[in-house]
Amino acid sequence: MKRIAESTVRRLSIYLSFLEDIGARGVLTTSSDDLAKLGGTTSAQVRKDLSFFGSFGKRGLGYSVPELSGSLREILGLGSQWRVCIVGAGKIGAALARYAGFAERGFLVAGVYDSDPHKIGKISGGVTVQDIAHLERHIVAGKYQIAVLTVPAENAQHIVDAIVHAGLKAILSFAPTQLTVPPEVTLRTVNMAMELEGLTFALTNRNSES
Amino acid sequence: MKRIAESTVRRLSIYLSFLEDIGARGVLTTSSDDLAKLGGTTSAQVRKDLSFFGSFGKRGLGYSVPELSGSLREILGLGSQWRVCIVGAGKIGAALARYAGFAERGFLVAGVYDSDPHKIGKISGGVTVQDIAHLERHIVAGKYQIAVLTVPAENAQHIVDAIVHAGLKAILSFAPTQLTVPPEVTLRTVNMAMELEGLTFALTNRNSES
DNA sequence: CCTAACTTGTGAACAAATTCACAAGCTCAC
DNA sequence: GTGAGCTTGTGAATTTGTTCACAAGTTAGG
Repeated sequence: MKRIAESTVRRLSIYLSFLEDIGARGVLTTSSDDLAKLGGTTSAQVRKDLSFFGSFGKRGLGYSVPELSGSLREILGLGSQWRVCIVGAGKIGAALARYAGFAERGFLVAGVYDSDPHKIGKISGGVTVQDIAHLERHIVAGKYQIAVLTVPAENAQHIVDAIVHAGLKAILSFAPTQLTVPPEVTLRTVNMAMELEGLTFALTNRNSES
Repeated sequence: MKRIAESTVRRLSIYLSFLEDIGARGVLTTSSDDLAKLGGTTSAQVRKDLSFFGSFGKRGLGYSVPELSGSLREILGLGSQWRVCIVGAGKIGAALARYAGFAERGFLVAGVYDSDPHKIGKISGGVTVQDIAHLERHIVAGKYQIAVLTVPAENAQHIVDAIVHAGLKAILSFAPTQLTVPPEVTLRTVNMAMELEGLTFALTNRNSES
């Protein structure tokens, strides 16, 4: 199997959320054109994206909504439940810990960690905040598959190193800094400053359209 | 001026944050190679990115950190202060309202809105939550340049339409749904489900490396 | 002033992603 | 069973983005 582009995976997520949406409304069949319109892409793109993983539709008919949903969930690895730890019990960490969207998608927030003695022992999102000193041990014990990082920029790389050293392979970071991980670890970074700068760039340079 | 790729703009943000970092440490000069190592890219990429906007370095010497910082800030539109409204005073909205990173980068959270009567009038991140019914009027009055959306998926498109109708041109959405805007409006979406699915995809398909 | 050691800026080569365009398969109506 | 009307799946063409490679500019030392 050849390497799949990140942009393709993002689109698969979009298709899936659309499918679950219309599936819940009782729609049984859809087409690449329907899927495209939603995602702001083209029907050819949809078909190409799916073709990397197999053949899911019926020519002349389209796709079965439940079948394609199931296939996409499998492709995206949503078949099993994933245990997530949240590292950093600040405002964003707390918001994430009780974010309902996690559970809906099969992600279980099984632990929250912080280094601040004032926060340790308190409850955040239904989970007791634990001392970050225990995190590495818990990861080694197989307690988590995914870490969500909501710590200040200064500590982020240091914590990432510890997490990676303990053997975790997937990290989602909200820390406003560039992090490095070895190639076998997958890191996604959500950087608010960067997103906003994308907007201000567009606002500032909008004049130069074709 | 030709169209600039989104990936280029993202990298410019990364370069800028690195420059401000080392600038604060008193470093006066840097090279495309230094900038590349941090961003996980190549020196050629850095030079190409910058070349879209002009010529900022000295051959044989590299780049002046303060000068390049300034140029990048200007390119990214960070010269002026931007007024931001946060729409949706839930957990994430509240976390964002008091997020220090905004102010540091020249973004002023000048208003928070919600439709829930229980939240209207309360203080969130130092700002009083206002009735969303007033939002459109405030936008028309020029009170904001950027909207940050932290509302449930169900209401998101409806609110976006209102915001766009009122004339706002830049929206950052945290709503877990796909939104559509006319081409003259810039929309960035941060979708946690999508980020996590990117991770589970990688975890599930990691075996197939070259 | 001249050479050695650097580093930028950029056309050209290359790679990756997207779009095109059409054959092939399916369904329905007659 | 045949033709009309759809829609998929996929090589080929095109567009977009990245990397290469090197000429040109800069500094420092003798």
